[in-house]
Amino acid sequence: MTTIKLDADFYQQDALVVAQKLIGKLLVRRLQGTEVICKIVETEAYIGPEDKGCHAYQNKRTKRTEAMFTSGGHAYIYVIYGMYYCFNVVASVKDKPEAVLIRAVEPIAGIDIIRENRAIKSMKIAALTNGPGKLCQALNIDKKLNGYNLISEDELYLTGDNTDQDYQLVATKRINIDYAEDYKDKPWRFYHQGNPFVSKL
DNA sequence: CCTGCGATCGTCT
DNA sequence: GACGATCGCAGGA
Repeated sequence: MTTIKLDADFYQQDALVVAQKLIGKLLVRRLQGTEVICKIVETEAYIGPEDKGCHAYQNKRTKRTEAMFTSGGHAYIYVIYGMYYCFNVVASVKDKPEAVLIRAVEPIAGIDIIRENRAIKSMKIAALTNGPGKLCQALNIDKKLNGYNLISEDELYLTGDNTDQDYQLVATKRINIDYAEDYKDKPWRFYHQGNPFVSKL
C-alpha cells in the first residue's frame, strides 16, 4: 500500500486540531519484519501550561515531560501505574508542551502479531487494543521509543491513508483525570462513533 | 451487562 | 512516602 507519512506541518498544529484529525489515520509499527497497522479510533488532547490534567501543567519540565517540549511529530511515552505505557504524539512547536494521547486503535493488518503480544484469556477481539496501555502492549511500544521521531524514522509512524472517511466524530470529557479540577470536564477526548474498539462510551 | 479491587513501580516531592 | 492520562479478573445482576 502507499504510505504517505504524516509530516511536520500536520503535527505542528494545536493539539486539539491534531487530536481530531488523527481519528481515522493509520498507526504503523514495524515488528518481526512486517508492518503491523492499526486505525486510530480514540484520542485525547493535553495542552501544555494551562491544562491541569497535563503532565506539563505550568510548563512543568522534568525528566519525564521533557519529550513534550520537543517539536510536533515526536513520541511521548511514559509509564503509568508502574506497569503500563501510554503513547502520545507530540503536537505544536518546540517548547510548547502539547500532546495527543492515543487511547484506542482498531487492528487492520498483522493481528496475529498483536495476539502474540497480548496474552489474555478474553476472546473478545476488541480487548486487544481498546485502551492506551493495551495498544502499547499490542504494538510493543515502550520507553525505548520515548522521543522517537515519527516523521523521519520507520519503526513507528503514522500515515494519512484513510481506510474510510465515513464516520461521526464525538467529543467528550477525558478519562481518569478527576484531579484536574476545572479542566477535568473539558471535551478534549475524541472518538469514532460506534467503533467497537473505543475504550468507553 | 456492570462494579469493585488488587497489582506494581517509575517518578516526583 | 504517595500517587497515577490502567488493566484483567472475579463476582453479581
